[in-house]
Amino acid sequence: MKTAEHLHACGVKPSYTRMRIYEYLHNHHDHPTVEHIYGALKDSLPTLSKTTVYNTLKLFLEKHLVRELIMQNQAHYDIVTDFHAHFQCNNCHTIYDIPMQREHVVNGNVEAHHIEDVQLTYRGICRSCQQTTQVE
Amino acid sequence: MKTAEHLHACGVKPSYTRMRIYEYLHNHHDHPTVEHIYGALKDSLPTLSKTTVYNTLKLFLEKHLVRELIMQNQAHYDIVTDFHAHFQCNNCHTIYDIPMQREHVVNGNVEAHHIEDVQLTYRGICRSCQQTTQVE
DNA sequence: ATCACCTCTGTAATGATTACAATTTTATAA
DNA sequence: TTATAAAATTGTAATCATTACAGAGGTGAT
Repeated sequence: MKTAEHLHACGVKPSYTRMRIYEYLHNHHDHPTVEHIYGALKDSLPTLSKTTVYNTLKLFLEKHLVRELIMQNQAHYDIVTDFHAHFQCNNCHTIYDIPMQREHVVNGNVEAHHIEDVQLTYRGICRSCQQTTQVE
Repeated sequence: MKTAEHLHACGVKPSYTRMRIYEYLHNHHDHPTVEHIYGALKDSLPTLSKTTVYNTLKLFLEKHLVRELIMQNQAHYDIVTDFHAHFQCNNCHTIYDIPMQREHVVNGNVEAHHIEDVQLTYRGICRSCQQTTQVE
């Protein structure tokens, strides 16, 4: 589906800026931060303001177009796809997607409450860093 | 076990300040923040500095005496007990402990990496707020 | 007593995020 | 088209949790 149509279908007016931000997220699944997105787009959108990136992501979040993932005091964003967990390496800070079914982590113990979001994150040393780096 | 002995056993020299902070955590399992701990102790420890609370919690964290739980850009602390998940209400911001076995959320998909910490958090509207509050 | 080391303190800096008011753009109506 | 209202975008300033840092205070060993 075209970006404009998809935004429209989710209740977001598809301005040029919003489409560019959405498309950046669509093409980059490495959990970018506001800084990443702003840095990547500011050359081709010279008037872009960081506040606009914040505002747009907040809007996308409300409309459930993106998912927010807060790791070490910084928000990372990902377009909404299947539920999955995340592993972040304490050494290289890469965030890996980890397959996980939502049903698997939502059980009777929590269903007394109304769940709007589930976040499962692991931290540690990733496979790659274990093999190539000495971490003391 | 006495606080002093326990800190010592974990490699932390049991100064008076450290014991008081540890005991506060031991007696308050409502996931306090630095602000909470500082606010609660400053009357009986008039020279206490907020930096000391930060430093002490960082030390406790390294020695695995406490667990850090970052929710909406603020760190919350809990003395280490059994593994469990957390639910935070978007309305009243209370954090509930949710029973959950660690083995249940650590499976083959993530074990390629070396895991140091696992965090499973739910957000939504808690049972109490659903019954007593209209949330639009 | 001296010295080194650890603990604690207070202020200043950092850095992500939000508030806000102004400006620009877009949509709507006359 | 022009006027006007509404929405989107912008830049600056404020906020707030956390960290850096340098100095003060305490403790223990020799």
